Amino acid sequence: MVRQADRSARTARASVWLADRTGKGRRNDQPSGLDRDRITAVAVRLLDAEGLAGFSMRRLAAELNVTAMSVYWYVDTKDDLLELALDAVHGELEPSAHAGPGTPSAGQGWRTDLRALAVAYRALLVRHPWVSPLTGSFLNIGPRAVAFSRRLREVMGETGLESHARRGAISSVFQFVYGFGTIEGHFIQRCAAAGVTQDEYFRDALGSIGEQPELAETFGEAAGLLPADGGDCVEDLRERDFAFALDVLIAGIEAQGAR
Amino acid sequence: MVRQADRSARTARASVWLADRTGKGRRNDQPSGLDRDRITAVAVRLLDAEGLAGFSMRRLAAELNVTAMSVYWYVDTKDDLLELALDAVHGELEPSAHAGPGTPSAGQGWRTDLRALAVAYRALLVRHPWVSPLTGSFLNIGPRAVAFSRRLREVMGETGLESHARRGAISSVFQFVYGFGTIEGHFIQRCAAAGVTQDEYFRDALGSIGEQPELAETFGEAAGLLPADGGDCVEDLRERDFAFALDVLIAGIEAQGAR
DNA sequence: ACCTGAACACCGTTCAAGT
DNA sequence: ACCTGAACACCGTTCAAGT
Repeated sequence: MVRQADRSARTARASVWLADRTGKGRRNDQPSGLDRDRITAVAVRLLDAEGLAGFSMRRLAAELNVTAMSVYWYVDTKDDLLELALDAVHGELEPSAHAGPGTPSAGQGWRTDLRALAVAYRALLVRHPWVSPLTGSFLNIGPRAVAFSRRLREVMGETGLESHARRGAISSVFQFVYGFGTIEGHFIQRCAAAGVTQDEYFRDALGSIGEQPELAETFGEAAGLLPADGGDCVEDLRERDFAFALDVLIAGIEAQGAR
Repeated sequence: MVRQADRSARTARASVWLADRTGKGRRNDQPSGLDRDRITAVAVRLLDAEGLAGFSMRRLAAELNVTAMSVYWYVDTKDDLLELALDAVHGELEPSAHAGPGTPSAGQGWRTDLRALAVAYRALLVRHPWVSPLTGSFLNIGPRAVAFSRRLREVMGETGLESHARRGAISSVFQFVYGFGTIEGHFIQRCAAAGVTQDEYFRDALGSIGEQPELAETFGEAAGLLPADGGDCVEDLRERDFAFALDVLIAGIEAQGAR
């Protein structure tokens, strides 16, 4: 008996993408309506709604109106399914996913393109806060993630930097966006869970620790959120921080000899 | 009866640090030798050894030669304990923690100091890979984390940039280091778990996906690890990427008007 | 080929009870 | 004040069995 998701392909396999290349994406003609794509799509919806900690194979099965173990016909482990979900949302980074008609995705010079990619990746991390921990713990070599990194490499090719410098430049920009989007996405999630606005949450947290003076002094600055000059709301400040940081990065890349 | 870890202080409390400020750090005179500090220290050791996924209150209690529920006298929840562990390892960022005698930690200009802080933070993330997901999901306002961010702010003050620009500069550097250290720490962890060197793991992964040409072409570059010019090992390449990215960031900060 | 039910070895946490 | 044991409501996953 050959299981559709065959776990004997490699021992200690590093990723779903390195195994069972046969017949897993077939048409959905099962009585239950089960399917790798459908399972993945529902998993994404559940992850968005409940978060990574709230996601379980049993909850997922219930959502699919199926027994917990049915899912295991299509995926070997929970981790494999998470990898599938992780790559699936990277499809949102494809140019066609968000650009309107007549919006060229390239050809305006690397600065514009790089900004666009950074903005899109940040949005992905904020839309799906569970993406960040999974990116940190899987290899993330699914087809859609790979397509994104190829586009990124193409854009950076326009700087004229040699390959070594290009790798460093890519790293500086995208590790930054990853870090930024991670913290931002989680903060937003926390506020939503507590049922308050970001400003309320922030003010509340600041107020609570006001008794410890040195904490109050540093806390906001540490998270990059302290409204030092009043007026602005948390979102505005964060927007300015992000824009400024991108300016820093682009100026830095120029200083390394980009044309 | 007032529990030592009193959970009634606030509902939906955002952090351990915003509650039970009374008598929790007392001397260890319990028969079992239990203690918040000792619990935290053993938790850190267990997290280092088994990873975040392998850590459980029951495993921890066993390590402490105590029943699972004893720990709950000292901490409210597993999350609270994780916050304590998270802040504890931030103590390794203190100047005294790693600098030898006669090694001034400041006063050589912000470029040198900023590099030192980035290097130390990266090392922390690599030494304790569980720090990254926790930083992403907690507020991280413990005293040691706060002390670190104050030092960072002080160093950036030397650039002469106004406060808004300073915030963006801090963000660009430390979100980058966070992203970089996260991926690096996890990759190292994976290799160790598989019992192979980083180069072996990398070569194996590349070989496995060689059948899918476009994957093989992009994969390494995406993770920032592909040895494009032979010769170098994975560690060397990563070291160069990190150094280059820091150069980019510092040049970018200078371009924004830092003195 | 696909799906189920019972079972195993775990979790975090509550609660009443011991000393 | 501190610690325990039993219990509750969960997990991921295996395995033998159904159709």
